[in-house]
Amino acid sequence: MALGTDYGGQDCSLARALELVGERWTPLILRDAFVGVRRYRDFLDHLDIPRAVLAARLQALVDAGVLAKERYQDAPPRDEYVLTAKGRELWPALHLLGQWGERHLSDAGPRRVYTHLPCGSRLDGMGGCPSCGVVRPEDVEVRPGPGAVLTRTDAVSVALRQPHRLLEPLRT
Amino acid sequence: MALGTDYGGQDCSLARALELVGERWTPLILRDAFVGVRRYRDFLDHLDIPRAVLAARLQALVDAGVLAKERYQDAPPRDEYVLTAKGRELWPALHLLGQWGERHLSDAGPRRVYTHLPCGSRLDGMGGCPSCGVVRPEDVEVRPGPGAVLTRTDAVSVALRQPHRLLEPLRT
DNA sequence: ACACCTGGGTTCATTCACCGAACCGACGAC
DNA sequence: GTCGTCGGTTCGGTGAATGAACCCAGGTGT
Repeated sequence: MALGTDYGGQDCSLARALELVGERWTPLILRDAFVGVRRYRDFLDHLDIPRAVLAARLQALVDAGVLAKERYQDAPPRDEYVLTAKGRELWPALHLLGQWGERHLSDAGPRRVYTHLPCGSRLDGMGGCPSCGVVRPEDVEVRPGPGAVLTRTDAVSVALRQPHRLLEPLRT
Repeated sequence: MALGTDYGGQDCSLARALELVGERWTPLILRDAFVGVRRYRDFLDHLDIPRAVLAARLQALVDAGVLAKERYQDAPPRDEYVLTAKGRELWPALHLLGQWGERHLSDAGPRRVYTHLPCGSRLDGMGGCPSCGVVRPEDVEVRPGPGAVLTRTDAVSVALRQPHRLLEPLRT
């Protein structure tokens, strides 16, 4: 990443993290991975991202150990991209940024509602679960909220409108 | 973003937030704002960012209500950029991303140590303060940690090595 | 009075990442 | 054999980032 994507002179872990997950499209790829998207074609359909960019980002995330390629069928050979433990730890940061957007940039109410299933609390504040503290993504349920806009009609968007847990593989 | 412009087709608050604070340099500008940087020249010296990009980003953040321009002297007229309430709410998301970087991308220990002053807890986990829950940035102290690299010698970097509270104006 | 410095920008040519359409190869279905 | 699908790679065009130069207002030194 010679020029344009790194922050060479910065002695800062935030800068290091941004070199990995701060590039254009990367946070949305990770958001999709958290809500259950795993396959190249599904990312492509859901994000409207150039194919070359998607391939480059997925490869970079695999190289960094944030995603892992897992074989799910052998004939023909097909892999899917799943979050590693390291990748799953990005959930709080991504979620909080999204919640900031819900509070300040969404005029018609929240687009999605997150519920902490073990206790039933809504996760819409600035920290973790108000009653439990820390939250594991697999314990969180997503469903569309009152501010959701239903313009997209691709199969992935439609399937994601079903309430489901984070990290649960998408079934179309 | 090392980045184009927007994420038009995405019905997602994370995408909306990224259009504002996801562009290249913007998260680092905000990080600097949290640790006390307020002046154009100080951002410039500390970030090694092209002047035109800095001017554009500051203007965009002011337009979005994340920063506000405040007059601090009249002859000659000079303004500084300070975080608004809306901007200060970005602290948890930025901090968590930085902490993820500390855990996974910093081999020599944390570069900076964050302490929640009211209770004395270190803030290095994946959520808020382990004893108090939510954290206000003005209650947080930053100081260099064992992994800090002291290569930068500009006045801003040197001044920031002094332990200080977040949002406290930089004094050089 | 005049030159010079500083803070806060703007202008401009070059470079580089992103874009999107086309192409490619492996495999299965008809 | 032809078609369709999945997971890419290639490639020309475009727009954003870069960095050096320039600009301007308002002190400051002499």
